[in-house]
Amino acid sequence: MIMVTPSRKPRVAADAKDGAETLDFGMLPGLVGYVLRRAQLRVFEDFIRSFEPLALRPAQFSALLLIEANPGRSQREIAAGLGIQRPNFVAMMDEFEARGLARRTRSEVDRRSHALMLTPAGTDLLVRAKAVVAEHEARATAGLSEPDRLRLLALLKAM
Amino acid sequence: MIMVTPSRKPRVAADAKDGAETLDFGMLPGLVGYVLRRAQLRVFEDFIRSFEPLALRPAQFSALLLIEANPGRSQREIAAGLGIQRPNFVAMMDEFEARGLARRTRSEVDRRSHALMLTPAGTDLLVRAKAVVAEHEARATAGLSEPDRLRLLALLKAM
DNA sequence: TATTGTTATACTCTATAACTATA
DNA sequence: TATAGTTATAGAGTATAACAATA
Repeated sequence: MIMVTPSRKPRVAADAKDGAETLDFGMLPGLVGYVLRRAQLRVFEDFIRSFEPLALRPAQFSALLLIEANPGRSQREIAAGLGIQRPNFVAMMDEFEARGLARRTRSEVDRRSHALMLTPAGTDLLVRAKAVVAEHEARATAGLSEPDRLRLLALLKAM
Repeated sequence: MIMVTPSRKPRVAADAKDGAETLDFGMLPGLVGYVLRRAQLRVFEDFIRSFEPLALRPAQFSALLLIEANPGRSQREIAAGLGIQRPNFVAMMDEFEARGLARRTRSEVDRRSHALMLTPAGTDLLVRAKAVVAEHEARATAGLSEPDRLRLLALLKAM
C-alpha cells in the first residue's frame, strides 16, 4: 500500500529565470511518472545538444549502435528492438543511406527483407559518438556517485 | 571518470511477441538516458491507459493539480511551472473551460493576465484523479519496495 | 518599451491503414 | 494467406514569430 503523501508544505521555486515566483507542486514531486519525465527531459536536452555536432538524434544513435552490434538483421528486427514502428524506421534508414552511414542489402534467404549493416563511415561516426556519449553520461550523472548511478540504473530496470 | 562499460556479452530478448529474436543491445542498458527513456515510456503508457476514463493526459493532470494548489495564478506562471510554452497552454485552458473544469478571470491588479482556478467540477475530477494516480503509482513501482521507490525519486532529483 | 494572452505555423514523434513484392 | 518494406496520413507535443490589449 503506497501512500503518495501530499506533502503540501514544501514550496519550491518554479523557475528562477522568469520572476521570483514560487509555486506549490503538491503531490507531483512524489510521483515517479512526474519525476521520471522531468529527469528524462533534462537528460535528453543535454544529449541532443551534445550530439548536434554529429547531427544525431537519440533514436538515431541507438539505431546505429544496434545495427553495429547486430549486423545483417532486418529493419523489422532493429525497429522492434528500438521500440519504434516499422514505417517510422524507413525514413531513418533512408537518411542513414543518404549520409553513407548504413546500407540495406536484400537478404539472400528471404528476399522481402533487408540485411542492415554499417558502412566504414558509420563505424567511424560511432567511434566519435561513443566518446560524446561518455561525456554526456558524465554530465547527466554528475550529481551521483558511481554506486548511485548503478543503483539508479538497477532501480529503473526493476520497475 | 565514468567507464560506461560496453558489456557486449549479455544478449537480451528483443520482444517475445514478434519472434524469438535476440538482439545485442551493446552499451545501451548502461546509459541513463536510454534506461530512463524506456522506463518513462513504460510508466506513461500505464498512466495514459489509467486516465482514459477521466479523459486526462499527463500534462492535463499536472496542470489541474498546479491550478488547485495555486489558485489565482496566471497562465504564464502555471505554464512555466509545467515547463510548457505559454502559447501551448492556451488550448489546454480552452479545453478545461469547455469541459467546465477550470475558469479564467481577468486579474484586478493586472488586467492583461488571467487568474486561474478550478471549478467545483474540476475539484471533483481531481479527487477521482488522485485515486487513479495512486493505483497507477502502485502498478508502476510494483517491482520496488517503498524504500527503493523513495531512493529512486531521490536519485532522479539528484541528477 | 515590455508583458499577457493569443493566433498562426512548423517541426518532430508517433500510430495506423493500405499498397507491393515476396513467402 | 501472411510478412517485410514502403507510402501516405493523421495526431500528439513542442517551439517561435507576431499581434492586440495592457502595463
